[in-house]
Amino acid sequence: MYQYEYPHPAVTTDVVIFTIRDRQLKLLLIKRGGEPYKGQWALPGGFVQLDEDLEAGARRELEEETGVAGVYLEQLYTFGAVNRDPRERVITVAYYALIPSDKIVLQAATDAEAVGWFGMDELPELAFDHQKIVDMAHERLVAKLDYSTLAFQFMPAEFTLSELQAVYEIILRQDMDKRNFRKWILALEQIEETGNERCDGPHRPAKLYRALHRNKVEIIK
Amino acid sequence: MYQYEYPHPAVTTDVVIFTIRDRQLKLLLIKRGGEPYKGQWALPGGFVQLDEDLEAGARRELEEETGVAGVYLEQLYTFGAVNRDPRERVITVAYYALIPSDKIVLQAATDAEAVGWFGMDELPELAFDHQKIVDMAHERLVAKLDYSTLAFQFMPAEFTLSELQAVYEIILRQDMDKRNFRKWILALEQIEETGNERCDGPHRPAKLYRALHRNKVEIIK
DNA sequence: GCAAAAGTGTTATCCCTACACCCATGA
DNA sequence: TCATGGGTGTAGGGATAACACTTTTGC
Repeated sequence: MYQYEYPHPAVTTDVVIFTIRDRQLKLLLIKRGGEPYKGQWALPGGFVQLDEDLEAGARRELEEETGVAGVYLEQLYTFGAVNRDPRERVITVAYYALIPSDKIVLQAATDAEAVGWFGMDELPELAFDHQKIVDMAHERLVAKLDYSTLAFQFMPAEFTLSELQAVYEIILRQDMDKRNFRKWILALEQIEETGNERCDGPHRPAKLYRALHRNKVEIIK
Repeated sequence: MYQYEYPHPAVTTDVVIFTIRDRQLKLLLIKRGGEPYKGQWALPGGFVQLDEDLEAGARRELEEETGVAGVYLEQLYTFGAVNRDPRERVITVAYYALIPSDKIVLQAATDAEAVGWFGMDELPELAFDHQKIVDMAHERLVAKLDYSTLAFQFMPAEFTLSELQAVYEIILRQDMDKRNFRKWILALEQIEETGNERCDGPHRPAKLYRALHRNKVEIIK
């Protein structure tokens, strides 16, 4: 038992984990094993340890569910409506994470819960206020494509310009002109040719590129 | 005494309260009356009540210190480093608020603490990690001027274009061309003439304008 | 040789920037 | 009448958007 002179809320971190697969923006959900909302899908998350920074907690959840470390993680917003959890006052600090498509492992569920990737268009009903959190994360993602190199975080170490363009098209839900896209993305001076090529099928091989600053999201004008 | 099965952190809200006075961007600080950091300047803030939404808590702090209600308030970021408070684990949800210049009241200090407005260039040393919070709030403010109508929140109900331009110049710390500014701000279609004029001194009277959507910050492109 | 994706330039349009003088008023 | 801030237009340059054909490969 832990005692305090004044009442304290519980604090959790929840993580919206995005990736791109099958030409769709997908996110990872877990099926709740206990009450409340038992059996419903929800964002991965858990209580903040008192000896653990907020981001460290979010990263721990992320790694437990996906098995990947070192990916992009950013604080989104803190949700603290009085009745968002029926048990007690729970304030959640929400994060979102981007996973490169080649790092997805079909993870054995950690806590005997089911785990699944869902397309943004086929989300099930979510527990708590998690739909609101997902909506805000999606908005942020779309907005940040415009003025940062965030999209690179979905890419593997080497990628083609067509693959990169596809990421933009999938997230923004609109086709782009190939020539203008290439001119624009190269003018940013944020990627360089690796010198390698990739042969995919019955067509000309594509040059491979890498991000100049793999672990940093740059603000672009 | 309040008892929990698991340890809970304390949660506070802190508010960075901006206004513009004397051609300077200023913010409100209070002098701490108790330990820790007794006698040092800090952001207004306090513990979250369990029956009060986060924003409501921030707004309560804001109103207690400034006496103004209904002003712009936005969540900034949540700071939760393990040792940011020497007493116990304290997570703070930081907000920032913008006060129109005509609403500032020289407030009698609520809790026998001193209260003061400080220019961004003459801030004293701040308690806790409050300097970091102020820096982030300032960055957000500068960034949002570019792509939203946030600056209108500093304006009284009626204002001249020169006054509005001054707000941009003060926050962005750069002079702007008068004709280009007027063309740009009018093209946004976010303000309209009130029909009134103001005579200030020995010169032509200035037309007064009002924001079309006083209580909403629009995203502009 | 054919299907399929990779790669590549030019032109028109719009937006942003730079820039200087007259106007209305109070003293 | 003079000092002070209010108010107004145009032209050039840079960025954006539209648009079609050739190249390389696997089968």
